[in-house]
Amino acid sequence: MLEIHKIREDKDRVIAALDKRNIDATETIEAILQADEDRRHTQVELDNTLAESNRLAKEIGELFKSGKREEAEAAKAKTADLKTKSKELQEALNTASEKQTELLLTLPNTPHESVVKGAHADDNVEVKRVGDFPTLPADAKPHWELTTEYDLIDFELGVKVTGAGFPVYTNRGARLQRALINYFLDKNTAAGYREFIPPFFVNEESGYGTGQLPDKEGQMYHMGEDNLYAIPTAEVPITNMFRDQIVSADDFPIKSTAYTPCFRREAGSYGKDVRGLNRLHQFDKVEIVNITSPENSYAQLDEMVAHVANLLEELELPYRILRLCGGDMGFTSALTYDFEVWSAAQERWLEVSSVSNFETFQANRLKLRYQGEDKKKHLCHTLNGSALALPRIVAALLENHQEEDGIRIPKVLHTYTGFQKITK
RNA sequence: GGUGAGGUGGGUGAGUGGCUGAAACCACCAGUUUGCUAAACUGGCGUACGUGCAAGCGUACCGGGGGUUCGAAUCCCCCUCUCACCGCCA
Repeated sequence: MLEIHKIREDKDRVIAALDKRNIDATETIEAILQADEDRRHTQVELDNTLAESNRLAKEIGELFKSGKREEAEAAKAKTADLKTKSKELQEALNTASEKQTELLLTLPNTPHESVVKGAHADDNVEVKRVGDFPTLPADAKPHWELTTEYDLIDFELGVKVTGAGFPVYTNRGARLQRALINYFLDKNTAAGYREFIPPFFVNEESGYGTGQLPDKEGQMYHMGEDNLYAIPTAEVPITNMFRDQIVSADDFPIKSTAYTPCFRREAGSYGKDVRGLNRLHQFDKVEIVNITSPENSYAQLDEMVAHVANLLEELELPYRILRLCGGDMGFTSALTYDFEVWSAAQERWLEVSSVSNFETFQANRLKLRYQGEDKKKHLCHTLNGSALALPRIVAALLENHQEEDGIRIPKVLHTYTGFQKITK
């Protein structure tokens, strides 16, 4: 949620920033400012009325105590009006502030100045490309054939047990998952991230805290009986651990990492995009979350980007980094770098990580603050990224590293997998 | 699923209608004293919104919502969460 004072201070800047997302926010902003003015105006009136009531109540107490019953009774009569008035004003205040919040919730985050205006993925800016496209053997196959051929994943079995998009990893396929998870966690903790295993279901409040609600309501699995949501990413439980907290600036940057399965309904997806491991309802991901001060958040973002890049290089995968355009960025993000690995057999780029700075957008909802050197409370900046999401990494590993006699496992994984090559 | 107890400031915890935004202690911050450290002493120490150039002032908040009352942390109702015991169970 955007901070109201930023809109008050410079609405034109906000409107111009949101224009990068191809959103004309003029009307909404005006409505917000109107509600804000109503709210403040009403509060002044209400506060004055309540102050008067309080004064009278105190007076009546004194009068009773000193035995002046009649005067007390007379004063009592006066309070009736004030009471009705304050009740009305209270309602008006609630209406105005609810309206303001409701409108604020509809606005996405304002993009960072480096973000270009754009409508869709074509407008994203490629900022870096690393590694060469591999030359594959003549009979190279897409990963969904390799997984069957080498007995790594059984998609049909998953369909039987649950449904499409819920694969069963088998044998060395399962071992490879576990190897990647451990490798990622080890790298992240070595880089200073504290490891957590959070709950895989969250309550409604957490959904709002990180902005999945109300924006992505339909994309999460919801357990109506207990009103809990299956997490779409570890970002949700991890970031929400810090909800309603005033953290110490001395602890910055607060770096957390967690492996969790992620659950996404992916309503509306179809076709070749969802084939094999490209898009799943349940998948594994290791997430990194960073909480820091506004002054340092972009330096932290760069560090996170470098960290993720290093992982991909160690896995010997060609990748590129995109700075997302306004229209392709997530609702809550101010600046997002997407990492895509080249899937050689499919001959397409696959997104494997998304590293974002949310600035104060999440912290505002979360009420996540820190005490600055000025002794005042300020909203923190929150950032997160995948380090990394497994399925597409596996897809690219299998496809890019396929050789005549099997699939080569990158060296960094050998101690984790216990095998160096997946052969038939 | 059943029964019972309980949610007060960063922590412990007092507080059954006005003198309580809230005792006391701990923690924390500043200072005094002191070879250093420690101890002791003095003072400070919640959040949000509003208002003001500012000092400050006003209002709200004792799990959440509603009610009674001139006045509610305190009385009443509903909800919720936590804990304990029983049942069931990995």
